[in-house]
Amino acid sequence: MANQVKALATLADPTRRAIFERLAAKPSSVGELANGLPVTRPAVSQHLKVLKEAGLVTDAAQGTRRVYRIDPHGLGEIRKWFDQFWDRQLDAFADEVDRDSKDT
Amino acid sequence: MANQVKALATLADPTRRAIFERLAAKPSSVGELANGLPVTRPAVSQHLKVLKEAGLVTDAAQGTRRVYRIDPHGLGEIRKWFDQFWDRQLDAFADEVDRDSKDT
DNA sequence: ACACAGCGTTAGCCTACACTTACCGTTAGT
DNA sequence: ACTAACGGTAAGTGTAGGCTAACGCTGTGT
Repeated sequence: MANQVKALATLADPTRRAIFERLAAKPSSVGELANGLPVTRPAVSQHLKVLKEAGLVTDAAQGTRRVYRIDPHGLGEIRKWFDQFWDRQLDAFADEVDRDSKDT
Repeated sequence: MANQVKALATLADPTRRAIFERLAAKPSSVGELANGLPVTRPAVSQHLKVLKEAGLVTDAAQGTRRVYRIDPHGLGEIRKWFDQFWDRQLDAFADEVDRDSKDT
C-alpha cells in the first residue's frame, strides 16, 4: 500500500514524468536524458534515483555509461491502487449519482 | 495532456488521497471529512477545491451543507495517460529486455 | 600511467505548497 | 430579526524537495 503511493508521488513531478516517458520510448543513458531536458545532468541523476526506488526504472552498467529502462513492476503497483476505483467505483458511482446521499 | 497531469499531481498528496478514498467509499460533507482526518476543516476545504479543479470530485449544495462525491471524469483522464504504458509498454518492453540498447 | 568521459553525491539555495488562525458570507431554524 | 451551523477565503508560517555548482569515483582508450 505504501509502495503504490510512492510510485504515484514519484510521477507527480513534471521532470520525472518527462524522464519516464522518454525511457518508455527508448532506454537511455543519463547523459542522453539530460541532453534533451531543460535541467542539468545531476538533476536527472537524482530523479533517476527516486524513480528507481519507486520501482519504476531499472539500471544496468554499460561500460562507463549507465543505461536506464522502464520497470513494469512499479507500473503494476500503481495500477493496483487505481483498480480499486475504476472497477468498483465506476458503477457503484452510477448507482449513487441521483441518490440524494441522505446518509449522514 | 495537461489535465491528466493535474489529476496525477493532485493525488500525490497523502491528505488528498485520504479524502479521495473516503469519498470513493461514501459521498460526504466537508465537516464529516475533516472530522475523520488529522487536519482542520479549512485544509480539507482547500484540498477539495484542488480535487474539484482536477476533475476528481464534484460538489452539490445541500441546505447549508455541501456534499462532495467522486467524479469519474478525472479518473478517466488519468487512465488515459497510463494506458500509453500498460498497453504499449508491457510487450514493447519484453521485446527490448535482452537487447543491448546499442542505439545512441 | 595518464587523460578523459560518464555518473553519483553533497551542500546550499529557493520556490511551491500544505497547514493553521481569523474572518466573512449564506442558509436554516425559532 | 436573531442566532447558530456549515463552508469558503485570506494572510502568514514552516517545511519538503527540485535545482545548480563543485567534487570524487570508476571505467576506457592510448
